[in-house]
Amino acid sequence: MPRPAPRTPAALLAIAPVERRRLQSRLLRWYRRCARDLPWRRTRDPYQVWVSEVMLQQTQVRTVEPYFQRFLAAFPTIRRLAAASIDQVLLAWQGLGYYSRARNLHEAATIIGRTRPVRWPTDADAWQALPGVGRYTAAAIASIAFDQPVAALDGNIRRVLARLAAVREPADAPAVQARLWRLAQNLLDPAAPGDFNQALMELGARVCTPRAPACRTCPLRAHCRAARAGLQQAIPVRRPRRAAPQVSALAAAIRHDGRYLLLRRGPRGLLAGLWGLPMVETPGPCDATAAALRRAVRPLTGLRVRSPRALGTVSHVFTHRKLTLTVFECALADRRAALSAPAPEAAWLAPAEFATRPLSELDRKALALLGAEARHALQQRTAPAAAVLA
DNA sequence: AAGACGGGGCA
DNA sequence: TGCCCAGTCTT
Repeated sequence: MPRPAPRTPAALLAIAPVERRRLQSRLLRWYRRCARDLPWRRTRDPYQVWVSEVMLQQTQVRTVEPYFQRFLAAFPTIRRLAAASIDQVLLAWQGLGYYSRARNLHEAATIIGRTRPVRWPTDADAWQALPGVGRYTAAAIASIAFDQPVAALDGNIRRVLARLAAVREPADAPAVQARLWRLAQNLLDPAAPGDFNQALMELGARVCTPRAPACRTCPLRAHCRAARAGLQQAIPVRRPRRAAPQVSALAAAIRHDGRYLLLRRGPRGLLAGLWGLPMVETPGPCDATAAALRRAVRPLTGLRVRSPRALGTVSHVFTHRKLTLTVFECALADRRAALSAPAPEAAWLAPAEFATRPLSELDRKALALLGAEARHALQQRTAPAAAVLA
């Protein structure tokens, strides 16, 4: 039985120096003519580039723009960020998702900000040593802010390169990714690494889009194997992913003297570090009952409650689960009972004070069921500065 | 190698 | 609905 010959990891895309220069030149010319005017492209300040790159992780440009502006207004320098409390940072991040990004950004700010004057990392390896900075972000910052000749590979560039080389295997498989990183480095224009990386991303976002790529207007169409073969719609191939399971939970809005108990979630896991109602997962939607709520509250808070009343349910979709949350309002049974929450922090807040804490979208939906006053307070994006943090 | 980790935009 | 987005970290 003849064994299949071991496949040498041939270059993904053989490209002669002459053709590479043509590609670089066409791409950069297109980029300098057509690039969108984005706030973080008006500067090469490492702080702003860094903040933008972290915000842009798995998050679309349109979503990031207003957050970027507000974040820079609240924390104009790395020192101001380092000096801020985690709640101030999370408040500025609230609604953006992937909150570990905010915690890592804050932690890295305290690391870099320790030196005086601030000594910024310059090469990609030094950047990647910081929390929340992976291979992509390190390369993006080092190339954009410090002209380091290092290629970046993100979702956009992965799609562009997979089409350029007509990669027929799943592009998100680790082995294929490794080859795409090499291809990216091979194509990079070392004379303009920041613009080159951004140009590939811009091309992926504007022309080489996931569906219906605009090959007619693509500056790289002459170099694209997928377009030549008519495969641009079929590439990249993705591995199927598991559907998010449906889960149920219940939340307790425990009222006392017109205030409600909010807890800060623990340092790890879903929505870590954010504030919200005491909440617990239930086996099924039918288990979200008043009796179950009474049983659940004690281990959550150390309190005993009475007269639970269902206020309604809210639905929320996470990446990996679809949640149906039933919210109960209830009263404190023993007003002298001591709060012994396993949560690190707890606070009794009037609805008007809800906006003083960083909340997830899930908790904002849940708290909105408490009434018009709560809904009004939650419309404020952030609390008045004076109200934030005692 | 696979999963956890948010939220919004779009066909 | 399902897929995608300027990914990173943990197991």
